[in-house]
Amino acid sequence: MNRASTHGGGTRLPSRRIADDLRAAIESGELTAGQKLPSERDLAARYGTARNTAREAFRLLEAAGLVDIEHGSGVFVHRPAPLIRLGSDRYSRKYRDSGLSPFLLECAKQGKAGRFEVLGISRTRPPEPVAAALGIAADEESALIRENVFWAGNDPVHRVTTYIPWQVAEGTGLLEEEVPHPYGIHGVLEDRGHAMARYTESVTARPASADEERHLRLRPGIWVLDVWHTSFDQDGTPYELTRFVMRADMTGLDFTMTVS
Amino acid sequence: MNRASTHGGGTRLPSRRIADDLRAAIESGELTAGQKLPSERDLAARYGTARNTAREAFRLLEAAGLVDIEHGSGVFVHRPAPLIRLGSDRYSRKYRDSGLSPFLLECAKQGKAGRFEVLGISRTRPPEPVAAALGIAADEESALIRENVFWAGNDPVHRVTTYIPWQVAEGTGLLEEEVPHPYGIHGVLEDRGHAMARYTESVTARPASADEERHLRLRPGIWVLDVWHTSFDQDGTPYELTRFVMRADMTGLDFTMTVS
DNA sequence: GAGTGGTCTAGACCACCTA
DNA sequence: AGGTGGTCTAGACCACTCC
Repeated sequence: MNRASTHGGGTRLPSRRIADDLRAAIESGELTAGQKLPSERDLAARYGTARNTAREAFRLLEAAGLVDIEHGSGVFVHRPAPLIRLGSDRYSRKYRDSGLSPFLLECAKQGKAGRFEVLGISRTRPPEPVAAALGIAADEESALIRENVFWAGNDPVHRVTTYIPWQVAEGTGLLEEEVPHPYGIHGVLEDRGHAMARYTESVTARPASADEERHLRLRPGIWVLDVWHTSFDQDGTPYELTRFVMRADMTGLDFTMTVS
Repeated sequence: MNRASTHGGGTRLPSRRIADDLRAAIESGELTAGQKLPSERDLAARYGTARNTAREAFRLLEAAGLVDIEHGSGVFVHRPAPLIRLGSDRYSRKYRDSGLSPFLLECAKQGKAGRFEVLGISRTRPPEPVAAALGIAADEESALIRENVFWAGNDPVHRVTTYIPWQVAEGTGLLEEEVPHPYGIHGVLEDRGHAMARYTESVTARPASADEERHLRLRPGIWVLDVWHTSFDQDGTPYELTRFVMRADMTGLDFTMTVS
């Protein structure tokens, strides 16, 4: 751990110098994933600064995703979590025979137990953009809402909210926790006359909300992918909208497109 | 010195309390986008804390994306930037007639001047995953690399790196800054016998690297979308790979998929 | 209990923006 | 010049983890 500055214009701030030295050690491989870094008190003594200055260095590295800070244990070189990868073919019928949803297949690939937690199911008044996308009324209880959390092992990774026009959902049993169909929700909707012919997905990323930090057990500063999925049936009618809020450090999306 | 015990679950930490009060004011609409918040010194006096404690509250809100901190000016309720939206149809031939690329069209929609800055063009040894995806050698200079930054008005928003097998690029003029074709790189590649029939895009999000923070002028803590795009021609051969690193707070992706 | 990070204090001076 | 955030000091005590 050398304090010498290497380039002309280098940073003069002590916190940056500590951070830069550690960053260099990490990027060069001198410190490897999962390895423990010196303590704040160590670094402060070594660089002749106050403890808060060493602490600030760690904060910078954490924001850059280079280290994981663990209260009571220490600071460690960041160990990337394996990504749950969702493919654009995940609604294809070929998955039906496997008996597993694409999410569960991904979990299984990683040796994790996947599960779907049900937060709530009810008839509700849909938010304005949902109503607009589904062509239903925003000022009455025109939708069924199902709220879930998807778990990969011990980590809650996706916060999922599905809206279905009440007119479509009524009488299908979708108000029950147990979906009455071997192929899940989309099986029920298909029996109801809506087969998925096309879907759109709009992807954005943003910091997690306070609510999402709680549900997904995120430390502040972790971002989420916010995916709005809309399904259209054989007639071009939108009949289902699902919002996936997924921790961005544990999720990847894969699309395959045919060019006209 | 006492931040005593836990009552019904409310936060007792002064920094959280300040942050929660401000958060509530923002979420209730009492403070509106762009509006200035009290200064750190103000808040410290008002809550009877040290200035650093008020400062910590601002840090929490900034990490949550609720405020923008501006050195020398103050702290303001976050004003979301309009998103550059990239559609999955952006490689469709229909855009050729407009004379504008989808990126420039998006900029125009927002009244911004879009432009492409060229950082460098050369023959290079491709990184291992790029070589694997394109089926070329990783241990020789088997690829052309073009590095760009896309600007929307005064903001650099995308850091774009394109790799083309040298065997494909050789003699096409793609080593020149000015692409010798009215339809751009893909026009050149098409003349060379590679028409885009299919592409894959793999999307992840992560904190920006130090290099990306510099090129995209990001403050620490902003994440990027990292999109690996691979084009396949009429024979199913991959002939171009482009990596888009885009500031996640200014970029959205839209996909439309047909279900088999 | 020893060691780690988490929060806080009460100052100080610096860097930046606006007027 | 005055106000704002940015960095830093030299302490203190709290909360968590691991031995």
